[in-house]
Amino acid sequence: MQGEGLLRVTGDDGERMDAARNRRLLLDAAAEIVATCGAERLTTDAVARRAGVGKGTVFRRFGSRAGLMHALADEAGREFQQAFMSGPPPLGPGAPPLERLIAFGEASIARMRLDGQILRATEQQGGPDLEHPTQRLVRLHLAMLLRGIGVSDPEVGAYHLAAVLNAGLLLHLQDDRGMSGERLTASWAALVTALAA
Amino acid sequence: MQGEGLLRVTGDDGERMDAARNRRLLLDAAAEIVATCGAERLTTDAVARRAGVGKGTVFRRFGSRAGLMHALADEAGREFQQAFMSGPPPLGPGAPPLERLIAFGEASIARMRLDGQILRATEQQGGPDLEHPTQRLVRLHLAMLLRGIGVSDPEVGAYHLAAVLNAGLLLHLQDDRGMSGERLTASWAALVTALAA
DNA sequence: GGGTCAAGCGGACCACGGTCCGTTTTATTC
DNA sequence: GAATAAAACGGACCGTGGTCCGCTTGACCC
Repeated sequence: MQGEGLLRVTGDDGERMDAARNRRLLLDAAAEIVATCGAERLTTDAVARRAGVGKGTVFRRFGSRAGLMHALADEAGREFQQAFMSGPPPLGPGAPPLERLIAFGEASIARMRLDGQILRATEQQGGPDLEHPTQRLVRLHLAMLLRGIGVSDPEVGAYHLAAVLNAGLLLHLQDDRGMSGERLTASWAALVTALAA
Repeated sequence: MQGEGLLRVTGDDGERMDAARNRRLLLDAAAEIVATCGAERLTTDAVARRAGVGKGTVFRRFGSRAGLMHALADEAGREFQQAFMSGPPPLGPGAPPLERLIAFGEASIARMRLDGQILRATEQQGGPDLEHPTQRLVRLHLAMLLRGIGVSDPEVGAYHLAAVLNAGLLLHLQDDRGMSGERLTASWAALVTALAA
């Protein structure tokens, strides 16, 4: 039925079969390359070649190299996302806002070990996509917690905290400057605690 | 004299005459192009052509496009730098640390109007040069003020504050999200005031 | 002035991100 | 199954950042 005969809907979310297949092929190829050579060495040509598709397909599916990285990061971060939105406290709901903020920073910092490279790759070049859905979700969460501790402008505050937790900075401090995760976590805790007072 | 016959020193800072001349030509050409077309539209070819030198010279002098942008930003920011290091209070020395911190943020935000474009151009691509001399100087200053208000880890705190004041974020909030300078300034003031308490 | 040689120069060249457009696939309709 | 047209495909192509290397300049010494 559908009302109009011109509608072409097929895949789970309106994606044609070949399109969906190629998205998976590309994401898998990209993940392999990142695992093998590191995120910085990933080139769009290489991904396309490895996935066995044309280069144009990469850009059709993901818009840009950064878009591909974002998709990769979103897959890797889904678990984290669920943890802070509906997982157990103190990261998830149930704990007081300040504790959740501290836990959020701690988890973000710890997360860098695993997929910091990918996250950093999503940030650079053309400026971070501050309005990417995932980023917005993070800020929405932070803003809620900030509101919970009585900060006067939670929206801007969320941008501030997100900036403090950006992957480029965190990786730089840990890997290049040799700062321990504990030190960064402590500094973060001091920051948000001060905001709550 | 000089002790050794192999030393070739000429310009003010050990730069050969032609090299110094070309640096100026390139900086002037770059400034013109930024003023005409905007910082994003500046290409290394165009700068070289306009300056009447080869493209290789751009990279010999500045290392990369980002390096050229840094040099440009440093020229533009020299005034600001002197203002917070040795100018009149509350930005310069003489005022209490908290007031200086607030003034620093306010000045940084106001500065975006003028050379935010160039500053943003120095930040993107390959990740910000967090260890560029100018950045280090800013952080050194912030760390001193943070120490002055009793923050426990001023070094990391300075990285945090610098992240909050980065040009990409500030321009995004002002230009893309339509936030007023006053609002950003207020949020900054609340942040550093909280840290001081 | 003439010789010496590190420093500087220039532009051909390369790699990579991103675009374009003619061809192929796929879902749908009859 | 044949027809149809929207959607997707692929790879040649382009612009730009960055490198390389043979040639030139100019500071220093005599």
